[in-house]
Amino acid sequence: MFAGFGKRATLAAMPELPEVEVLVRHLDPLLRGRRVKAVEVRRPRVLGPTSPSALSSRLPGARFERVERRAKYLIFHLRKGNRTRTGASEPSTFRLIGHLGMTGRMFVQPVKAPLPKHAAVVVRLDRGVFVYEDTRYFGRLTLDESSLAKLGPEPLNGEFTVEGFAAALKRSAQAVKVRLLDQSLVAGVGNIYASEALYRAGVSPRKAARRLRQDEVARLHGAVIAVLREAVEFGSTMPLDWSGQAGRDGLFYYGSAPDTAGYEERLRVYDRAGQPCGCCGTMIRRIAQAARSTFYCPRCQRS
DNA sequence: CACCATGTTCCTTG
DNA sequence: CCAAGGAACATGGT
Repeated sequence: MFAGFGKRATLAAMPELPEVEVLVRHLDPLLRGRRVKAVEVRRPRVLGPTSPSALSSRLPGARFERVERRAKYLIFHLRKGNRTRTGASEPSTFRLIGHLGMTGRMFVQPVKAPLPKHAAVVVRLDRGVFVYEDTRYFGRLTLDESSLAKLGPEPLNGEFTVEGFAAALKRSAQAVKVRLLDQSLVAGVGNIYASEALYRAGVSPRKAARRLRQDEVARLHGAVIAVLREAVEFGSTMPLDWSGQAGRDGLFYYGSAPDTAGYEERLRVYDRAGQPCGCCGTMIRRIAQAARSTFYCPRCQRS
C-alpha cells in the first residue's frame, strides 16, 4: 500500500493542526443535526474541570450544529431548547471543547459496534454513537474553554503575520524550535511540523529566536504555513474509515500521497535520523530540545 | 526491565 | 513579575 513505511508505521497517532483539521472536516457532516440521547463518561479525567454530572445535565437533548477547529482544538457547537415555566421554548447554545492530546481519536461508530478499550466518553446519538477514545487520556472533551484564551494566531487564516511573528521571536533567547512549540506564538504547530518547517526554511533549530535575521523570519513564517497547508491537503486525500482512521495505520501524515508518482515520502526530516538529507545527502541528525526530539540537516540548516 | 514517544499544565528556579 | 527548564500525566511499544 505505502512504500517505505518501515518502522514509522508503528508510531502512535500524533495530532497536530492538520490532523485535527482533517478530523473536523470528517466529523462535521456526520454530527451536524444529530441529537444527543445520552452520555457516558468512562474516564472523568478527560473532562478536565467539568464534572460528569455537569456534562450529563447539559448534553442530552442537545443537537450538534457544526464542528470547527481552533489550533489543535475541536469546537463542537450545540443547541438545546430550554423549556421555561410558561412552556415557551428558549433555545440556548453552548460549546464542547475537544483536544486529542497525543493519542486521542474521535469518531462516529455504528450503534452495534463494540466500544474501543480506551473509550473515554461515549455520546449516544439519534443515529450512531460519537466516541472519544484515548489510550493515554491526555486529551480533553470539556465544557471548559479557558485553554482557548491562551492561543496565539491561527496560521492558516491570515491572523499569523510576519510582523507579529518577528516581534514575538525577538523577545526570546530560547532556541527557535522550542519557541515554535509555544501555542501563544503560533497556534497549532507541534513537534513534527516544527522540525519540518525549520528544514523547509533552512533555519537551524538551535538558533536563538532573537538572532533570526529578517529574511529567516520571513522564510520560516512562510514555511510554517506551507507545511501545515500541504499536510491538510495531503490528509484530505486520504479516505477515512468508519472509525476515522486513514490508511493501514490511521496515520495519514506518514507514508505517501496515493496519487504521487514514485511514492515520495512527505515528511523530510522528522524521524529520519541517520538517513541522507533529500537535498544534500548529509545525514539527518536528531537532538533533544526541551525534552523533545528535533530532526534537522546540519548542512542545509546551518544558520 | 528500562526507556522512549506525543501535548499541555503545573511547579520550581533564576 | 517573567522567562526558562523540567516534571507529571498514562499507556504501550521496543
